[in-house]
Amino acid sequence: MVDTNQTGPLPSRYPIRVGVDVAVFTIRDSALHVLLAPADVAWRLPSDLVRPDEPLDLAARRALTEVAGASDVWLEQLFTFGDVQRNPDGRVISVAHYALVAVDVVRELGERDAQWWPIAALPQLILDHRRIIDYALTRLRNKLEYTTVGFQLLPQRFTLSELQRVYEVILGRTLDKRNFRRKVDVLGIVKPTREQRVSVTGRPAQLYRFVAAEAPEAIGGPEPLAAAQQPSVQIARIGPVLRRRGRVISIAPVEGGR
Amino acid sequence: MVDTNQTGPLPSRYPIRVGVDVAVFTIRDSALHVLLAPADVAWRLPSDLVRPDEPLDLAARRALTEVAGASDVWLEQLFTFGDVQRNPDGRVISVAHYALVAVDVVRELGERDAQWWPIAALPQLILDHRRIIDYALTRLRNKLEYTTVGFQLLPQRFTLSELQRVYEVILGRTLDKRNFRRKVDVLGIVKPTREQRVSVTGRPAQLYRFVAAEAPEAIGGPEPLAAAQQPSVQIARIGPVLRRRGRVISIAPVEGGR
DNA sequence: TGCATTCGTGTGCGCCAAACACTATCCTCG
DNA sequence: CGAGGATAGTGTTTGGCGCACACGAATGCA
Repeated sequence: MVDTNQTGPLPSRYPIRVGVDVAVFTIRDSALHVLLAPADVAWRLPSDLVRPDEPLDLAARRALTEVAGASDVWLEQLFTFGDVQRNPDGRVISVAHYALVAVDVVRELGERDAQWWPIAALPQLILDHRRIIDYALTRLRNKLEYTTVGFQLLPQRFTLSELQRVYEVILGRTLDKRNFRRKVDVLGIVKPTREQRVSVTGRPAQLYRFVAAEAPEAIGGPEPLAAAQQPSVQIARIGPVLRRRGRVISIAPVEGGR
Repeated sequence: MVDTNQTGPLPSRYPIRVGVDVAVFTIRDSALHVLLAPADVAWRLPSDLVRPDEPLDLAARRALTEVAGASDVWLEQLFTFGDVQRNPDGRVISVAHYALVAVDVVRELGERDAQWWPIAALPQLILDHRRIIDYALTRLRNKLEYTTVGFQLLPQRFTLSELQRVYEVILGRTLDKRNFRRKVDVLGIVKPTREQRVSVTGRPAQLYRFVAAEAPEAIGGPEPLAAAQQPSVQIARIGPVLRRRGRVISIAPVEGGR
């Protein structure tokens, strides 16, 4: 066995390169969008090679920043794609990430011709980038149900209707307003501010801000490692109830009893 | 931006190496165990460098096979650890995997001195291997609740009590026998065989075999990509109910209505 | 001042998860 | 061969929670 951890001198040419791809999501006009850059005839995700002295997540942030100036971006590792043939130009494994940004955080699209594309109508993408987006989406949908990532898509101050729309857009279905508000209330994850949003039309809405509910407490969420690299916001749990269509039952009973 | 996907000729020396580490779990004596190999004063996970023409999951399987002969191993990518300093011997990123094997599938421990260690009492481990195991554990616990991975830890034929013990051992708490059996029954994921297990003591138990319940149907589980690389068994969903201690509520309502 | 638009609020019902205890079957040993 | 030990197998009740559902309030504008 070649011991990964105790290797001697570097092989003179180790022919596997390591890259990062980042699927950056935001919500514009009540629709989920991904950030893409042009690549010849098709489009591609922001990407880059990992530098020798650079952690993976920083490489991902760098790739993102090169395409769109943004700060305070929530970002998480997704999956590492390592098919031998995924890149016809040699062996490049890709540590894929996905990121969530509030529209108001994105300052500008740096690289010319970079664009937001609605996920409902994506253009042709190079390599396996479509697959990366698809996977990021299912991950995002799942994560939405047991964490508070959703808030990453909103500005600091937001209305409950805006929050609800985030959930509706990502989950792809409408939610009941009263049930939604009751849950948010019970969870205690938002606090009203003194401000109101004066909308163009209709009654003004109360503005809220996000407030972490539980202490991190090392429950060991699905991504404890990634979490350690993230802003603390991510840690608070909205609470997991994952069910699918039809009867779905877990073998394991719910903890905590009645 | 350096375009990962359209790079020119190889850099003559690209100094990042890519390895795999594998946390292999099994259940022995009603306790969860991990397979470890000796490494100087400490212990380590089965690991290896990824070969230039080798997919990541195959590298992981190879690392596993070198330590313990086994076939039909369920294996999934876990996370890619890329801290710059994680390996004092140079930049090696590790695509960590975890695997589940039934004890009867492990033929033998190939490398001398490789051993099963109970997760309750692990020895000193090198590098970040302890962290990998911890993360694999939380992933396993979560996955247990919305997939049928648990069956990977059992032989082809098993009793319901054995199945229940798998869940109890991994979740670290006891389950109610009747509730457990009712759920398994409702899910329709096991079928009784004509055989019984003659135990040393007590009433003989009916033997069952695992049966995928739902068609794959591309619901988009948490790991659709990994799933595509897996035996079909993994796909059937036991059904997700993730709850934690205390009141936990999801913002998103349950689909399918009442 | 009326009309359009968005905000904000409570109840009732049905389902599902959890709690809970006893009989059946086999083996062993005296 | 009978008693005891061990494990297998089996239903009912109850309470909490998720879902469905409709209308008055506040504002801007014509």
